[in-house]
Amino acid sequence: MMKKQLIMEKALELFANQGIEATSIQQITEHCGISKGSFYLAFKSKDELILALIDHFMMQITSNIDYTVRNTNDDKKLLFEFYYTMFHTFYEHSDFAKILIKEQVQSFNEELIVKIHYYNRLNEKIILSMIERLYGEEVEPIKYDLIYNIKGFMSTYLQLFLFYNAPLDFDLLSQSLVEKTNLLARHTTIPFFSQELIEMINQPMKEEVTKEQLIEMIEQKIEEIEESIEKESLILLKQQLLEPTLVPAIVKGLLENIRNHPHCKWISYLLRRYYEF
Amino acid sequence: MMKKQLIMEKALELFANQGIEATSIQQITEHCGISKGSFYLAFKSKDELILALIDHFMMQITSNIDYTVRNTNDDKKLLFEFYYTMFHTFYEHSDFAKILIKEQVQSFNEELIVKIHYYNRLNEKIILSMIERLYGEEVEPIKYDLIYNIKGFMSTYLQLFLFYNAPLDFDLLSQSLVEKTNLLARHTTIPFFSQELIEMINQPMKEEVTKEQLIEMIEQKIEEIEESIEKESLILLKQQLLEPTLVPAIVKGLLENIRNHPHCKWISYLLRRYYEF
DNA sequence: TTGACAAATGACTGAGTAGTCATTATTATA
DNA sequence: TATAATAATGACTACTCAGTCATTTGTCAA
Repeated sequence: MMKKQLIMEKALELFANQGIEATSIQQITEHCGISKGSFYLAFKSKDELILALIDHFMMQITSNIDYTVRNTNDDKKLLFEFYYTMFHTFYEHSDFAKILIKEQVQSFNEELIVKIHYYNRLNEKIILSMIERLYGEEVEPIKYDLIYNIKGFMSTYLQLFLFYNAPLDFDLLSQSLVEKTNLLARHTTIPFFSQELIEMINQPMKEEVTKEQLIEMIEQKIEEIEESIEKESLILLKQQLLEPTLVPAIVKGLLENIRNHPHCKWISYLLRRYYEF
Repeated sequence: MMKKQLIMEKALELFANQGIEATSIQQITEHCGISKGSFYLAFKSKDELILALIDHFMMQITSNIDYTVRNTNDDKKLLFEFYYTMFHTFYEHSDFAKILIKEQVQSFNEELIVKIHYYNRLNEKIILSMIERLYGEEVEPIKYDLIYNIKGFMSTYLQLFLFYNAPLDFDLLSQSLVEKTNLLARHTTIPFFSQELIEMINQPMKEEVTKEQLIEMIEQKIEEIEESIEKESLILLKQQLLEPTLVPAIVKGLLENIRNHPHCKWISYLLRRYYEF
């Protein structure tokens, strides 16, 4: 569906510049060169468009960062790669990042809040796994403090380059944050977050996706995209889910094939989690 | 003017719960039990109300924090007192803090952005003076990084207790942040902020207030408040500005008198800066 | 060329908005 | 008590918005 993508693209530009609330459907359709009726053929409502945008970009961003963390073998480089990928990915999707920060705490839509929380939790999980891998048992009492400090660094510096559009040196920034993170991880002795507090904050996580849901999602994607290596890979991965016959190396290779297709990033992320690669 | 205060109070509640954009004048007047016309007798527009709210609370919060920093003599306690006062003050004004965070990056009103930036700059100055006092020359190359890290800690943990309304232990939290801040101040070696970058980000600061402006503001306040120690103190402070006759100790005492009057916090802050106490 | 189906249109509806102003109520003064 | 001055009211205007639907336009097979 070309129309949906066009609308999402053009709407994103307007949302980033004026805010979601301040952008009317009229403006969006004019900016697209289509009629109002056409818009409502593609999306049931303005809310549905917003949710689609959140999903589309958060899937890409989350899976990008997750991929980096899972596939950086050198522990010495891990933190740097994490920060660098994070900043780089958000920079690539600046318009989206802007609306994400702007509307993050805005509460006009319950479903939107739930969705953003969901992705927040996923990102916290990724950060936690990184912390545990890097620092192991020694940071156990302060690991939640660390998560929040890392997220704090992220949002502070993200705001900086999103709203001042200063041409920042991501390499230096990431180096600097690696140093700070290591300092906090190795020398913090006063934890603030208790297990209790964390449980209070985190509502129960949305249930994991099932194999059946994965298959359904893959089928949908197969119909969406044209003939290509990616499509073939998806078909093989679907068969593998229905009846495991391939060795892990092949499965991992297939995942690698679809990893960079913009429509497959999410599937690729879910499958990596499913197979625990 | 009683009416203005009533409207500001009730509007704040609605703004904090629903967001500014989503709250109509109708709702505000109903919540106050007054008519729509009455609202427009007190404020020229919705924007004017918003700006009044920002000023009223930011003046209190900024001057509170500034007072703490200036009047904590024991350097060992300074950072703790800073964090503690900051969290405590924002907690006292939770509703305002919520709308501040929500609308901070929202750009629907140029004047509002300018105002928030102005107070941001003031707070940065306070933090900078604290850093310079505590760590001196040794942190010169990383002092701007420190400012941003401290601000990052503030906003991260502020969001936490504002939006999860968890009953947080401010004492423990402040202790924990003191440790983190000291770690970063004493061991960071890779600065990210260059002088250049800072200059790019900071538009020229609004000019300092003049003596004449101060006198005018004091006169206004004198008319606003009823007979009291505070009023007498204001009258004496005004005379002191017109013709200095009192010794510093007395001036400082007079400032102390008005410090905790909700309407005088800002005057008190400006006078402290003027006399460099 | 025709006819059947699908895609696209934009005038229209109804709800809600900020801000106005002629009228009414209240208070202060003589 | 009578009169002037001030404060408060809410119906009203002019506008914007999300969402609908009868109508038109485009497409493709027979």
